[in-house]
Amino acid sequence: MWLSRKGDYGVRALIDLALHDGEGPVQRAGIADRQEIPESYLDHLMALLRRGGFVRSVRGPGGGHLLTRRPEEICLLHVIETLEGSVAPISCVEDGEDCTHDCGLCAQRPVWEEIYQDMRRRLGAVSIADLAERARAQQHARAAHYSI
Amino acid sequence: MWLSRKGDYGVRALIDLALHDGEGPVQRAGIADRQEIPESYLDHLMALLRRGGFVRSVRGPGGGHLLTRRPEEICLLHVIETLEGSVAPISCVEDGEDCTHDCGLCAQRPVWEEIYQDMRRRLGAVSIADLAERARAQQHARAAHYSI
DNA sequence: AGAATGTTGAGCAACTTACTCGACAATAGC
DNA sequence: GCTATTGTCGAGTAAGTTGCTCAACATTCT
Repeated sequence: MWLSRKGDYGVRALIDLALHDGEGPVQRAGIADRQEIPESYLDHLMALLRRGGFVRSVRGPGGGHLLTRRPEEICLLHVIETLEGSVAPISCVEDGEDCTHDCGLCAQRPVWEEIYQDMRRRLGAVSIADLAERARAQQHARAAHYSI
Repeated sequence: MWLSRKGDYGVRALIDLALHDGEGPVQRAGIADRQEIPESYLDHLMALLRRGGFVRSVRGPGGGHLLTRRPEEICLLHVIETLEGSVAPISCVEDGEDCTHDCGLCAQRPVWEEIYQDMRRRLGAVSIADLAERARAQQHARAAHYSI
């Protein structure tokens, strides 16, 4: 279980913003509440996301957070790398770097490299819009369930 | 970088045993030396591998460690799961379990599930024999390099 | 009996995670 | 200009994890 709270919560926050896209700034308390994220912890994640260029913020009355790009343009790979750092299983598979020093890991390297490329491909093929769509469908299913 | 020393070192130890398959018990000091693993730490990893059923040990003069199965029969997925525990990115993708409680992670779950299945497929397709072969080729390449 | 091997529990230092707290900054409205 | 309403951020904390080490012990062969 290596996806940390950081990664999970950060993506949830962006999904929440995507669900409210076009509605003006979304307050941090609202995000925290809906996504079940401790507010003070969320603050630090929002700082990462802001520095990563995914969100921008407005302080003061009527303030909150907004996406800087359309949800379709925000790829999950970049988000996860911003929040978690590299998802490479081992460091020597990053940037297809040619490692010049032999070590005991070399025999395993091709396996981890393929796994890393698979992950990048999968994460790169998903946008925050896709996830927001799924979250929306999930909400509708939940609502339908309660109204029967 | 989520493959820990445990995973890496444990696989190296098995590769070392595969390289010496058929030569009688391999001593812990030899494995530690060749694979650049601290001996006392290796002891704990060998305990995991023994409990996982991959190796058996002989104490006393002439003692050491041996594989319990042919290298071809030892699949990397099982080894890694023994050493690292599950490699699932998130717990709710394990055993294809149907999660009944909605949470903020659900929207992301299909992505992580595919990634997990990719990993299992890749790791399951590789045996310790494959890795030993690669390690052997690496050794030959190294020897050839020095003899020019 | 002694040397040569492996085994294991406990402990340690350093590091990481998942937060919290409180002070501060920016902004709108009156 | 003051107040309320928002966000920001550095420092700190508790708990947990990682990567080991140490020492005592157990087994086995000569």
